[in-house]
Amino acid sequence: MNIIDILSNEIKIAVKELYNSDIDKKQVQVQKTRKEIAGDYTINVFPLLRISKQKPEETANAIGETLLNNTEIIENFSVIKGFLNIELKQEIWINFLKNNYSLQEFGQADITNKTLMIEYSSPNTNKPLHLGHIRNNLLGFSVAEIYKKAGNNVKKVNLVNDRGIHICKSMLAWQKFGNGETPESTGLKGDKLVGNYYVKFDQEYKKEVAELINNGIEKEAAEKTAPLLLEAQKMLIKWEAKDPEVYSLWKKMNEWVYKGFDITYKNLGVDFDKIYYESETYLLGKKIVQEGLIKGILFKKDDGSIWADLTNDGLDQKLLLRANGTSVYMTQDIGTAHQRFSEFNIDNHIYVVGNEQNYHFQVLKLILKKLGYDWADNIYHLSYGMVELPEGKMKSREGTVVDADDLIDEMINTAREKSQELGKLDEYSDAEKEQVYKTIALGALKYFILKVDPKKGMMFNPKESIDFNGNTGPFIQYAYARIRSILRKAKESNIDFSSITSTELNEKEISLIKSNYDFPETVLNSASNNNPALIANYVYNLVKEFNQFYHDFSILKEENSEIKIHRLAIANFTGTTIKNAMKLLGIEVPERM
RNA sequence: GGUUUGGUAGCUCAACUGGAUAGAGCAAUGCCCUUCUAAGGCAUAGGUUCUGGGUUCGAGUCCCAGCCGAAUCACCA
Repeated sequence: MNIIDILSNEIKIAVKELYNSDIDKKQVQVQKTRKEIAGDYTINVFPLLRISKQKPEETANAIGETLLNNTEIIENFSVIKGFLNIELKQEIWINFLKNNYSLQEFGQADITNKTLMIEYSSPNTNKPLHLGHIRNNLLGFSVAEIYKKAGNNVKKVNLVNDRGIHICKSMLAWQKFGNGETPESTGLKGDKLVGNYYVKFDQEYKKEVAELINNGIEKEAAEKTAPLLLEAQKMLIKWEAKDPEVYSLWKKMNEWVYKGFDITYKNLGVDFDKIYYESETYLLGKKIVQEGLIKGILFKKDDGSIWADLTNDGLDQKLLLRANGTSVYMTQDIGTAHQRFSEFNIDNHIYVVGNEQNYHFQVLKLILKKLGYDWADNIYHLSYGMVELPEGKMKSREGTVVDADDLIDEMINTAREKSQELGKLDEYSDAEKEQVYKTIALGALKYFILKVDPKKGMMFNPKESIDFNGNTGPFIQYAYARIRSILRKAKESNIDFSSITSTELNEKEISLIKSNYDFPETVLNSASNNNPALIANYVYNLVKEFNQFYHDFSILKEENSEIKIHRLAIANFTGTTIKNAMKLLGIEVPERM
């Protein structure tokens, strides 16, 4: 039981004792005391005034006195307006330090026996990954880590969009203009090569359209009848019929893309337990739709197409099967959701998908519910805001897309330059140095993305490179490296801090211990809010706290060995917490930097 | 036009889900390396939380109206 729970209980008892009234949890507001004010926890007594029928100050004082008499953990209290500030006995914090400072897994919650599936990434095979995908991947991976830390069993899945007209476009362009180019022959990453042909298609297609318009054809008609487009559509039909030639080309080009993606995924440090391909799932869901029709939940239009009527729920009608019997995106999602819930016995399913698809997921949930699936309530759309550039949205056609690989390379270059300038890694081999540069570069990038509340849109300015100072990944990594340096030196001088006694701690030491204490709760909070930014903010505050402590007090040069040992324990504890918190963001921490 | 969503310092973001004097970083101006790593610390300056109403002990947070931006409303995925 944590301290807030203990205090809440004690307050309930005190109120019962004082005013002979039972109160529920909502009326007990225990929060951490603001920094400028003395105390550890603050009780807001305003909600209790109706019961006490006294002034705020009187109520607060009465409760304070009662708590002080009833419990062993409180040292003192003070009252400011309607706020009762409670100061705990120091031994509470020292005991907490003793019991936890050498725990490697600090922050790990008890096992919940819940399994949840997280779908993220979900790329198209016709375009290389860009900054928007980076946000998706980092969020998905981080949320998965956070849920694990919160005690859940987590399955990470990726649904690759590997079929459709857009894929045929790149295939066709490669066939026509590619001259047999391969990733090997060009030295290009496979996803880049294929992406180039997708762009090539668009260029050639536009030329054709322009020519048709020149020849006096209406714009709309020209766009629909350009030979390249017709050819691509033919190709899709051939693909669906598993035409050997088209199919093997499709396989070959997809392989190139996957090899390219794998490199990017590896650099980003994300992975999956299972990868689904739309080419294998796009027919799912048809049966369910047919059943829904029979049950009268769905309806058929005159042309034979099948629809869900959601107008009573304030939404539109939604097509689920075309007149020719082929399925749409929604059909597939109904099918895959059903497949996953029955196949894996999962309790919850999180979809990490951009907020442009809010409507889609709203409809999906509603249709599943109408079809009678109870688990529809356990679907959660983790909707995140778009990454915008100063000029607005990224547009591939205008060449404003920030490529994932390029961005990572750039970050590594910056980290290398900066690091070489500082020259603190001289003891390392070149390979070790490169490893540190990469750790720092990705730390900066990941932290930059994850510190922002997922549901909000965010701004990225490519002209101003991502910072390495201030509220950044490297700032936190740096604090960790300093802690490691101290601990190495302590080891060299054979200072043993494996057992600590009790001693008087100063304010900064206490407040550092308190900051560490908040970590497990932050993990749970972050999980229930699906928000890695809470972890990022937490670890930033922890590090700021530590840096002040580091600046104000010497650890190894402290003469009183009792105090020195405590400070080492606190440093060790803080280092572990930093490491564990950063791991939840998918960020590594270096021994030196 | 309907729906959803956002608007906080010059810029990028916080604010423990309705609590005390709205906080950080960047940028600006100073100060601190013979002291455990200066990718650090300290200080100054920067605000009518888009506007106007309302709800209550108390509103950046909830409700209503308006202004501005974004997304979406496809037999695309």
